[in-house]
Amino acid sequence: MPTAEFDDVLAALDAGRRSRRTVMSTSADRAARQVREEVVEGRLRSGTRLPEERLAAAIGVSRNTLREALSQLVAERILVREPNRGVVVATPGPDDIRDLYAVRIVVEPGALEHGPGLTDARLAALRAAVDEGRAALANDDLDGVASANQHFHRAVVAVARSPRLDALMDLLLAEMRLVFHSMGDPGAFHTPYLEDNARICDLLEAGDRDAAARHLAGYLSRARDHLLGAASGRG
Amino acid sequence: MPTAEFDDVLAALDAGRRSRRTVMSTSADRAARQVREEVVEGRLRSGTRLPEERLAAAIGVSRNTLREALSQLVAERILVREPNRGVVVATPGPDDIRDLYAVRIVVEPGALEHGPGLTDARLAALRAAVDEGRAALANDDLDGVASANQHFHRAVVAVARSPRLDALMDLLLAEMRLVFHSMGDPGAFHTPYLEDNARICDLLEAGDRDAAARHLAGYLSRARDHLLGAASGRG
DNA sequence: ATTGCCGGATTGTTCAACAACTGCCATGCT
DNA sequence: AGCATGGCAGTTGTTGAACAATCCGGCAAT
Repeated sequence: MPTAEFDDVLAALDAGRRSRRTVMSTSADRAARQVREEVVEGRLRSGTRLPEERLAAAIGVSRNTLREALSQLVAERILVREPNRGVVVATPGPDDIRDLYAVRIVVEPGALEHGPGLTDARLAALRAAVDEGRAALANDDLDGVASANQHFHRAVVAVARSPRLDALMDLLLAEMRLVFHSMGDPGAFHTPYLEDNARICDLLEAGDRDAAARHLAGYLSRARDHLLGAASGRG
Repeated sequence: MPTAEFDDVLAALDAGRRSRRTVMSTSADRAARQVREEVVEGRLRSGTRLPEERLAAAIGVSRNTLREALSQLVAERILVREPNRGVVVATPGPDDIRDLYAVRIVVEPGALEHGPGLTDARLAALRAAVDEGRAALANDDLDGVASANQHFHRAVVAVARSPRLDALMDLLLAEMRLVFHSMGDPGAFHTPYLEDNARICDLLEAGDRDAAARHLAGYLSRARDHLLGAASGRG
């Protein structure tokens, strides 16, 4: 009896079952993911209404199931529910931008300064995000720059080694993408901050976490004002 | 034509309509609120399963509607969904405690240090929470002490003047209550920290925000270890 | 131009149903 | 006795249809 092999297979199957369960999850989650994707990718623009019946048919789930998905996205502030009128893609205003940056200015520098997970691997991830952004810029790939920027900030928060903060940051970044889309993001918005990211990397590699955190806080409030100016100009 | 007055009335009515809509909200939200209340008040204890049919009947709402409510609470991490087995009241473990405090250690001192809303009114609210806690302690009202402590930390985050951070803190505090209940909270847990809260108030009133933030961070990590010790002892 | 009203469309909510899955018990086999 | 098999009841995941309440647009009437 090759018990060892057999137990391995058993464990593998169990892992497969578990992951399939959490990956596939319920169809409500899948529907939520699909709609979220459409929104953050900008294919569903701010203010567009999402009629339940048609959307449910399009995704291929029941209206009840879709409602569960929509409720979740409303909780994430990606959609807004107007009672008796349905859900629409949120249109973040100046207050939202201020609030988003208020959270980021508390969370991101805090993670850099006090996070217990500033390992070599995570430093490398930060540096990689910077390189990714530079490479994208060299290719005139503005979407790539924006994407790399998100990777950078996600990596910043990862230093806190907190699943809850990671999840929070994902929500914030999704909302940020909505902000950019809702103001017809040229995508060029992020390029000036690439060098700030690089500087933060330098400071961290030099071991000066306080300075890195301060630089990040300052750069975030600069970016907020930059964004607010652009929003009032266009929005 | 008193247009100015009229417009004021108009705006007031509009605000009323908006608030009534969000206050009454849907019955799914009401159901979620009821279940959440039962959980954070400790009447539904960790690990108890919540069969959809009976619960729906008890609340007086359809099973579909209840499912929307439960999904929301699962997203808040107050309940856990076990696929095909239903939802149960979450039982936070040591990892959850560590994570909760990781978030708090980033958010709360950050709010004290950098929050733009440290007005006299908010300082008074902090001081009031301290007084409330002392009064409760004098009355041997341990629940009152715990409640006052929550008020204090909510007031701390309020300094950031960020609706999103306020909402986040509410979630964290709800989870904290679940932690305390799940380890048979004696309620006495909070009393040693009353004086820390008072000290933080003193420092803030003296204008030393940095020191206040540092003290809060230190006290939070002390509380975390205290709690982890108690949890491994009993849990 | 404002008001009042009606019809179409959509949401909020319920009910009933069914397949898939879980846990458990009893059956049967060794 | 001990163990696997299979069936059985109970729950969940999901669907479809229904209905009142509400909202929007237009149309008529004043």
